Amino acid sequence: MAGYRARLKDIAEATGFSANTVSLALRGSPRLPKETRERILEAAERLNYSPNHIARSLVHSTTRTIGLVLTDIMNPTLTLAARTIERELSRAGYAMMFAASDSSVENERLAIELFLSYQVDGMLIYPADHREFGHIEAADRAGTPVLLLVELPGSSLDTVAIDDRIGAYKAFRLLCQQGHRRIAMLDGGRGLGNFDKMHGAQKAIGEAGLSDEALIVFEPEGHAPVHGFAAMRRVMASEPRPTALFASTDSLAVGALHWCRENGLAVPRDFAVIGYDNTEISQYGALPLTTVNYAADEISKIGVYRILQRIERPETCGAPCVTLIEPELVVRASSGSEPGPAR
Amino acid sequence: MAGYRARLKDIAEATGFSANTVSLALRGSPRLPKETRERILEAAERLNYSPNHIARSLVHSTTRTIGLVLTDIMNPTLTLAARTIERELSRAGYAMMFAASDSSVENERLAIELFLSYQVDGMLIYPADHREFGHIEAADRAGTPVLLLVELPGSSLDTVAIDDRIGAYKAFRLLCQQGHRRIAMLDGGRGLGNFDKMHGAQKAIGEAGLSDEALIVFEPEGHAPVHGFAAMRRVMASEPRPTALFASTDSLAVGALHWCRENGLAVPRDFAVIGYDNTEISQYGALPLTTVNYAADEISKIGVYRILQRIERPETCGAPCVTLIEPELVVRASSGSEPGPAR
DNA sequence: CTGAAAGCGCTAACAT
DNA sequence: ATGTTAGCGCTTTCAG
Repeated sequence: MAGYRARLKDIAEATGFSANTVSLALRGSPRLPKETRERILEAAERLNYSPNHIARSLVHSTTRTIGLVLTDIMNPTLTLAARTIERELSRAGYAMMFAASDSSVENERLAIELFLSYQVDGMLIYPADHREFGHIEAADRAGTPVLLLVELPGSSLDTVAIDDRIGAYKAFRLLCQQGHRRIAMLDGGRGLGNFDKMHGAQKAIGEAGLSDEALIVFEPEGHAPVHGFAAMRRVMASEPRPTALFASTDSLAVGALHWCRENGLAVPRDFAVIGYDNTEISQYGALPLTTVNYAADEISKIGVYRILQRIERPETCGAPCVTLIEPELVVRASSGSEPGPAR
Repeated sequence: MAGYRARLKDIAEATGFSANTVSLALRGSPRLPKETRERILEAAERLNYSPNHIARSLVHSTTRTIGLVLTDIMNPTLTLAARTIERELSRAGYAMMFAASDSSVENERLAIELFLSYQVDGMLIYPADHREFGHIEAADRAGTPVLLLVELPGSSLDTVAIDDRIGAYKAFRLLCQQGHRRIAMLDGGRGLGNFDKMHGAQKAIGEAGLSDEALIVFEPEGHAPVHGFAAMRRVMASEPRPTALFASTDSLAVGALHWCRENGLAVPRDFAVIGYDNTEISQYGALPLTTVNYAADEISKIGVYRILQRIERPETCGAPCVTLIEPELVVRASSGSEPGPAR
């Protein structure tokens, strides 16, 4: 019993039909008489038959499998994205393979190669780096549809993403309206960093008639709360001292809030904090956090829909296109809620 | 260029060798002269060759793929488990397929069937239900090794899990030592519920010389903070009123803490709260949460090691065995830290 | 050192 | 209504 898997041939021998007939019967072909089909189904059941999808894939050269490459599933928004993507794919009859790049381009490259050799029908990618993406474009060009879940300026790939520029803009606009004149930004820097958020911040600052010095950027050493906590010391040591903070993730913001509490800094009276992502932690921390809603489920759904469209009905798809979802600001206690001048 | 994938045959034609020789060369066979190999590798590179793992799988009847079935990846401990499992598998040269059951046995059954038809070499499963697992055992018996990440009493399957009985025992022991005489337990009940935690609680209560009425169990309607919040109303309405709460997940505990804050209940002075899992939220909430450390990364590593062992060297594996990791209690502010009588 | 042939389990085209 | 044949891309004998 153990270890042996029934094949079509086994059912064929058990019933006296040919493997072909068995195949047709199992797929419910209408041109077989009811009785034949029933005898075959019964034998399949008895032999505990399970179709070999690998063999089928080889014939069809299509696997009904999609690869998902994330930077890090521990990031709560990516967790939600992974959940939604898996759910939508499964609903559509696709399996999902999963790999994490940990924001390393090299790992990303390996993951993509792995998926290609496994013949996935398409890939959804949260890119590891904002500048190096030739290998992603190459995969798409070679015939495996790729959809990005973060905008990559300069790439020619289909994209469904949150408009981070507008998200950061909304956060900074509120802070500026409240009279803040010196605002710190915590962002996981360099090429990995998200220039969109920076640009949104600059736009709001410009509109408020402030100079560039109103914005001061700090680079945390990671994206966990502990890194937000650590960065706050540097933030508060800078001159002139900022009166507000925009953190590029809720986790960083929560760490910053923690620092404020431990150091007797009253939020939002003495210091305002805005996060990004609207993850669960933003509601249940010591102080409800004002944050930008990252609609991970929405981009996931649209993204899955889009890539399946491209796989199953490529003729209906035109040139690659970029869809940006505008995020909403969720105002809670960690920032003032009044747009009027707070100081 | 687009859409065409080079095969061995293409390289063969390009170089004048046979497909067989090409195959040997690409796999670095030593019996080929250096020059032949180099010419073939160069052609492979030029044609942008990527091996077809599906075809190879069909020959080897092994896919180097492992299936992971989780109940819900949004559960932070399962997120960590998924991350660690993926990392360990990838290190060992395996790909991972992922599916979520949402604690539905029917979905679990479908996920397992999916994985079997995709010919995974093994499966790691967080079971959906504590009583219905015949379909899991069947898969294992039919030759696809299965490893459980939660103990299923009565099953005959390899298991690596946290000893929840001891975890709950440690939490209740602390509460009893602090003088609590009426303790509420929040657990996602019925068959899905975890009897181990209940038994651990009962053991501690017995050892403290208390009667069974010292423990009162409530069933939240989900496992998000909002459900913990909602359940607290019922907890505080019960007579006699409990002075402490053990929540079966940190999320529930955080929701309960939130309720305490909104209702002016001082924690831990008037009411003690202990969570379970030691997730990030337990450190960064309003009040640092006493909790039981769920070593998801540890069981994941051991689990991956074990199942690969069974796949690659079955002869070294004996009968199925159950490995239970003893969890530690992490004492923080939400409970008193003194073992002495607090009331 | 290299090639030819068979076959993994399945499906599709073509018989009968 | 059912069977036969060929072939998906690769690896594995077995010959030369």
